Formats: sequence, structure tokens, C-alpha cells
Amino acid sequence: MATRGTKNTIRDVALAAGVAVGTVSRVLNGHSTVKPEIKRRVQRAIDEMGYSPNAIAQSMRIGSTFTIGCVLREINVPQLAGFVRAAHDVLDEAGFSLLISNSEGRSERERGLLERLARRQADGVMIGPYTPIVGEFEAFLRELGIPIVLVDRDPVDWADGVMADHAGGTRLAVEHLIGLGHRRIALITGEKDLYPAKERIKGYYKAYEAFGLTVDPSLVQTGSFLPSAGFRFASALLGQRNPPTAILSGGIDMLSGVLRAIRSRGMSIPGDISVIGAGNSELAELHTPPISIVSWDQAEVGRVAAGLLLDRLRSQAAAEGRHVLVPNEFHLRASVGPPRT
Amino acid sequence: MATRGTKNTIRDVALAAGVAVGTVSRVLNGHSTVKPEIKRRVQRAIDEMGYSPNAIAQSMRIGSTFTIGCVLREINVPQLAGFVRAAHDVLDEAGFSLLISNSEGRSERERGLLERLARRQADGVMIGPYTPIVGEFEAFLRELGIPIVLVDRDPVDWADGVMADHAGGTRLAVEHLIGLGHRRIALITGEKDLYPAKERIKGYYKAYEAFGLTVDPSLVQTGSFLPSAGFRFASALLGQRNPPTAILSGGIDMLSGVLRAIRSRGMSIPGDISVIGAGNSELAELHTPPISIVSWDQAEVGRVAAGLLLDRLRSQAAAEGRHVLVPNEFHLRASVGPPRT
DNA sequence: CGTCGCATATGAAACGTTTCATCAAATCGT
DNA sequence: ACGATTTGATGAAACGTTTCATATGCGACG
Repeated sequence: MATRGTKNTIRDVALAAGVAVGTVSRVLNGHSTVKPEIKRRVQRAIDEMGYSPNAIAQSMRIGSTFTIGCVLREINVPQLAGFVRAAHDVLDEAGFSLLISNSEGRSERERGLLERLARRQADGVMIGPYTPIVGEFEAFLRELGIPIVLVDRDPVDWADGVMADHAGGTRLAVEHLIGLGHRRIALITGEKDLYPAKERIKGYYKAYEAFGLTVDPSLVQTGSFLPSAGFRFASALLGQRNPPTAILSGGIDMLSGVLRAIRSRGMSIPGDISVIGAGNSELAELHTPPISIVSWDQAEVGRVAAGLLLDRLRSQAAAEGRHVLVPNEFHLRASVGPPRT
Repeated sequence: MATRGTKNTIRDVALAAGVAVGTVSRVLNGHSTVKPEIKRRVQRAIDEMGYSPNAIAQSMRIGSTFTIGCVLREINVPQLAGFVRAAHDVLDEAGFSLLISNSEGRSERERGLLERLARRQADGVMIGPYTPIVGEFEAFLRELGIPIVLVDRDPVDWADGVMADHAGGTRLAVEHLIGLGHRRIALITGEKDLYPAKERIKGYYKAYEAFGLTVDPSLVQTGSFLPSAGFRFASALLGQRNPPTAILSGGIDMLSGVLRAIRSRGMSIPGDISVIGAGNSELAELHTPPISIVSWDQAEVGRVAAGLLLDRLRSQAAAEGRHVLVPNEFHLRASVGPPRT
């Protein structure tokens, strides 16, 4: 209840209760046996002076900070915020705090942030790095000495990972389009060596193969997940001599750029072009017409990532990395129709 | 470069360099004078063993953690994520880390999270509490002993604050509607004692007064900022015997609910009803028709919040709380038209 | 030539916990 | 009633830093 100007310590509590600091500590941590009468006395002292233990000092002693770091490209995009939110809930429940940061997809920032997390003795890290996890950067990650969960990245055997099955979802979507008669289907997505882009391309090719068709490589545009890239790629594709009849927007926040590009050319959806996005959003749902999407449960990805980390922290067993694949679904909405003939 | 299995400490560095730990510390912190030759020797030892200081131990000693906490209702809504993002950038620049958490607008969670931040010795907190800042909760906040920046809440003299001028923006919007001939304008917004709601109501009334009109109180629906409330309130209003001809959605993530409600009744915008949202979003921008909005610069709010906190940390001077009002603008888009007569 | 002062390096204390080896007191069995 | 055992409290060490009061070496000055 009461509060001094100056923070009081376990020593003050011990003094007030007339016991040794060790005893207060045992009471605080419910350790072994403390005589009920002493326990009450200590408890009362604690309550009266509104004492609560200094977590930094505890961390220093026990070597664990109950802090998890999270390094993503951009927490400002709703999908990733959804991931963070879900992971937060799981961690919070377990008494862990979440330290977040934006890498902006820049390599040196990713390194810097991770070094900071290591210095701060974070107990674990969730990260979806843009730096390729090979060679020097891979060594760097391993030597950090912190359990890592990779988020939507190629699985490695020395770390846990969660991924969404972009290949599967993309394949469903493309097959649907082909079934409708589309033969010129564009796929735009991010840096092509990054898992989500790579998998979408893979799914795209598989669909074409399944129908015995050959891909026009000029219809696959890759390089950046940014909305601005969505606009740029879509504009370029639509301006071609022989434009696509359908566009797959293969990045969680690229859809708005693609829609702007279509709109700026005065084209209609799905009359002039069919559109499919990646990841659900209010935009996709409430757009006119509603945009079909390939989607997965972002919250589930967050929960799994946090869960894997907690598991690893509990059982120090340095088992092999575990990898969880979250399924992808194709949601058909009015933005998809047969190609204009 | 090299890395031992076990983390090495300043002691190891001292040993390797053949100096005392104090000397290593002085080198690390660029303190006073160290003979160049010694400095080189120490630096080399540091580099060779890839040593980096344990931030927890540093915090313990110097009493500062370089950590800022952030407690919001829901980081999953893009507007708030935008706030977090901007604040993060400013803090990151200054070497601070950001600890985030979701209060879900629940009082006991807010308290719990703040207690946790205090235990962790956070250097400051940014918070937009849902618990009214009076009486016991106010005392609790003050006694936390951590600098606080209130985000979009009523200003108090003992803490800094950033607010958006919702009253001004709402007034502009309502005046525009009245000017177009609207007389039955609905305002839906959150818990009516919370700053953003209260201000919007204030602006709404001011606009009516400015035109010498009287308000039909049944058109002002308050109680929750959730999208689901947007749907509920809008549905109720549209179902009235004498429905409004315009709706102001007075909550950053209520618009989708309002739009769903309008859609579910098969009404057209702006033919049957004019719509204005709060806070810009891809949804508002790319909707058909685009939705007019009352908006403010969320990133600016985040930057200011972080800036106020850093200022306060630097100059321990316990000056009075400073308060920054971020302006609101009305963006007219196609979702607004004259009322059907 | 002795002493003062300055430049630098040292070692120990301190930050607030937890834990562990002791130690004192109480309880038990015979 | 007395040694053996258990129960429960104690005090100090340890975690990895920073900092501060000393200590040492060295050139300069009277």
C-alpha cells in the first residue's frame, strides 16, 4: 500500500520483518519450508511496504530474463501485427515479455538488433530474416547462443521453425484459374530466394505442370514484398503487349499496390482481370468486388512460434529443430472470373 | 570472431589482456584516460573473444535498462501498430528497446502489465489506458515511479501526453455534412468517458451548435471501439423508424463493422447514406466508393510520445507534464453526398 | 635531490537477488 | 535423559558490471 520515495529492497523487507534476507527470498519463491508464523510476518512486511522484487537483479542471478525478442520486417503490416499479437498472448501467459523491433528487411539492422537482444540476454528470438541464412550469417545466428524460431523461412536443422504452406495455397489458386480457362496468369512476389516467394513460385509451376502447360517466365515478377512493388510489377504486367488475364499478388501487403495499378488503368475486376491476394484483410474482404485470397492462420503461426520457443526453453534438451507447416487455403470471391475471350 | 561454448565476461577479457577488470570497463565506456597501448591490447582481446557486455549486469549496476514499455489496447489494429512503429524508430535510434503488450482494454490486465514493467525496471512507459485515470488507478500510476506518457487520453499535470484533436476533426466533418443538408447525422464511438470518444462527441455538438441546430441524442451511440460494436450500433441506427442520413464512425477500427452493417441492409453509399471514418486505412482509401475520413498522423503521435519520454529521461528535472495536441483533418471522398430528399 | 603533482592502473565495494553450506533449536526414539 | 535426526533460519558467496578510493610510476620543480 504505502510507498517510499526510494524503492525498497529485499533487505528492507528482511529488516522490517526481523528475519534474514535469505528467508524473505524463500518466502517469495515458495521455497522449501518456512514456519507459518514467519511466513505471515514476512508477507505482511511485503504488503505493507508494497515491495516487489527487482526483476533485473533476479535475472542477473538466475540467468534468465523471461524476455523474448521478435525481429520482423515491419510490424506495421496487419498480418505481421497479427502474428505478434498471437505470439504475445502465448508468451504473456507464460510470464514472458516481448521485445519487438523492425528490421525493415535490412541485413545490417537484423544483425544489430540480434546483437542487442543477445546483449540483453533475451531468452529466445523469433525472427523472419531477410538476410539469406547461409554462410557467415548462418554462423552468426548459431553463435548467438539463443534459441531461435525462424518464421516463414527455409527450415534448418539447428533451429525450430514455423512456415505457411504457400506452395500448396498458390497451387490451388492457380489451378482454379487454369480451370476457368486462364492461360496467362501473372504471379508477383518478393525476393525470389526468400521462402514465401520461392514457395509461391514453386506452387505456381506445379499447377502449370499438373495441367501440362508451360509457363511464360515473363509473367513471374519477383524482387520485393512492398506495396509499392505490387504497384510497379502490376503496372508493368498490365502494360505488356500481351497482358495477363489474372494476377496473383504474392505478398501479404502487396494487394493494395496491385489494386491501385489496376484502378489507375481503368480496368475492371474480374471483367478485365482476375485478382487473387495473399493473406486475408479487411481490404480484401470489403473491396468491391471482394478479393479472392490464398490465406493461412497468422495467429496460429504466432502461437506455434511462441510455443516452440517455450518448449525449447523448458526442456533444455538440444534436440533437432522442429518444423511446423501451417496449411494454406484458397478463398474464392468475386474477384475471379473466366478470362475475357 | 571466435566464440567459446560458455559466454565470457569482462573478467575473461581482463585476464586475456593482462589488465584489471576496471581497466577493461574504462576502455569499453571510453572513460577518462587509458594509455593507447593498453587500449589497443584490451580492444584486441575484446575482438578476439567476441566479447560483448552483459546488459543485465550493466542495468543492475547503473540502474537503467534502456527499455521502454508500451501498453495499448490492441497492437493488431493497423493504426496502433503505426503508432508503435514510429515510436520504435525514435527509441531505437536512441538505443532503447521497446517492450510491448496488449491490454485488451481490461483494467486488471493494464495493472498487471504495468506492475510487470515496473518490476523489470523499465525506464519509461507509453500507455493509453482504458481504466479511468482517477482515484485509485491514478495513485497507482503515480506511485509506479516510472515516467509515463499518456497516449490519446485526458491530460494530467503529473505526466506527459500526446493527443489527437478529435474534437476539431469531427467538427469539421459534421459541419460539412450539415452544410450539405444533412440533419440526422449519427455518431458512433467508444466508451464515452474515454478521451477520443468524449472529444468526438464534443466536436459533434459544437458543429450542431454552430449551425443553431439541436442534437437528437439517440443518434449518438457510444460504448465500445470494437469493430463488432461498429456493426451493432450501425445496424441499430439504420433500423430506426427515422434513420440517419449520415454516419460518422468514430473509432479507428470501427469502420469495417459499419460498412458491413450498411452492406447487409443493401444500402448504397453515398446514395442512401453518407459515411465518414476515423483514421486513414487502405480499406477507406480503396473502398468503392472511397470513404471520407477524419484523420491525423499516427506516426507523429508515436514520434512525439517517444520524444517526450526520452526528453524526460535525459533531463531528470521533474517538470510539469507537457502535452502535445496533434491536429486532425477532414478528407472528403466520394462516400459523402447530399441527403436523399 | 627530495617532494609534489599528475597521469594511469588497480582492487574492492556495490547494485539486489538466489542459493548453499552452516548452525541452532526442536523433536524423536530408546 | 541423551544422542540422533529433522526442521528451519542464517550469513555469505556469487552473478557481471561500474565506480571510487588507492596505489604506483614518472617528470618537473624548488
